[in-house]
Amino acid sequence: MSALQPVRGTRDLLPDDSRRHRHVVETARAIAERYGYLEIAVPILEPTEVFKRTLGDTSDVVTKEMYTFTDRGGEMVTMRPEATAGIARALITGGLTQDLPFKVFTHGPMFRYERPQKGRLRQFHQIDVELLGVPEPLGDIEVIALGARVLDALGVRRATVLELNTLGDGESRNAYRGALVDYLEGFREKLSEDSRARLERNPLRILDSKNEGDRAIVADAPIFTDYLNDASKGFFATVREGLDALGIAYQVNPRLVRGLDYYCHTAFEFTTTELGSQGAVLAGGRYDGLVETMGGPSVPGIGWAAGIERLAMLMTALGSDAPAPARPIAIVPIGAPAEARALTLADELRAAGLAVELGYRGAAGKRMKRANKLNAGIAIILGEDELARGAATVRNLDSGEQTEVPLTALRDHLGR
RNA sequence: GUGUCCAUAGCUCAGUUGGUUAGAGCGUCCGGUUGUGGUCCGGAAGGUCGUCGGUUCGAGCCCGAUUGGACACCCCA
Repeated sequence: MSALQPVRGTRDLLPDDSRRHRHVVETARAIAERYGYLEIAVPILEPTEVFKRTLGDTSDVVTKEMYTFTDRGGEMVTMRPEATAGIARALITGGLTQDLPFKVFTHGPMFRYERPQKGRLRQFHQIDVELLGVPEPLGDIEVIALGARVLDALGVRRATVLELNTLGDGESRNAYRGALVDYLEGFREKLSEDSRARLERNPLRILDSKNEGDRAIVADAPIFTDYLNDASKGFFATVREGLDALGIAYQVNPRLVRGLDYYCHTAFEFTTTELGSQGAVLAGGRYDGLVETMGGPSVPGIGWAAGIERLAMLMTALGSDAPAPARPIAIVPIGAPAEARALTLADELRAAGLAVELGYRGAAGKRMKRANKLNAGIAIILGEDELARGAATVRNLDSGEQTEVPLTALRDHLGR
């Protein structure tokens, strides 16, 4: 217990946890495929530059949360803290910019060196959807709708609110940033320490500070909407109309900003109050400048990521669970000859697609206990008597009823 | 990185003002039932009290450090 502990902020996914994770992934993948997003996988390890260039030198993720090290060949590599940058890199290295749009679904572990707390781990898992090569707002609508449908399918959408905002295009954003900084500079001494630091690095983040003093100052700050140019306003209006048409409810939250530098236009977040302070369940936005920042051609993109642990927690909080595994059939041989036959019988039934448990040891009573504990629905009792008749006793473990069935008919009998 | 709380059997927890062989329930294993489970009954195994150091005649109980956990800040999925 003391000698070997898991690395801080990491967790074993034992069968019950794995089942829930798999359910989330499979549900998301199935829906994504209906929208034409095919599954891909990209490496967990990427050159550090991939994240540095794209997430921004000032973001917290890059400055203090990455697992970065020099490998044995002297290469600076990083364990991915998020999925988008790696996918953009794959798009460029694979020459896939010739075949747009690029619509993908992926999932897997992400790594961030943070202080663990509820809904936050150092190794956590995400499902992720990206749409590259579509500058039209229809792309934003599709991607958000896809996210909403995944939450619907998992039964958690009712516990979330879709918050929506626009960060405008680069021109709008720069204009607003300038106005905001000018305003906040006047209150520099009254801002919280954290926010004074943000003033230099990422002033937009001050907008959603939780500090009360900051909130009072921010209340009278310039509004983003006033600085949006017509193109940005039109883009946002189209996105909202699309969501309205699909009946996907949202709340415009002008203070919703993104932590990562590459976002523009649409920013959205499905949030919940069920998970303590880590309320973001599925979040994303548009990142038109990302691929170019990485040295590729100008390819617009939009996507989202959702935390699998958070989704699973939310499901649990709402009292729903992933489907239970299939109940196995237990084979209970009695005596050595029967045990030998049971081995081949198990093999035949498994080949026919049935889940079969063949105990490793013990008398009939022991094996029955074991069958019960495994939640078997049926026990096939194979004793010398039955064997002599070329049959087996099939016992329904719920009702206790049992009948003798010829071995040759067993498969069909169980397949009913 | 900051703050608060916490750390005793596989799990959930007791453990009195520091004082002889650290307890319970659940679970596990064995037996009652050598061809039949779920209930029930009997029994057993399993902790030296996260780790290291200190105070003391004596520490699971006090002090320090450290590791880990929980929650919040921060950040974010």
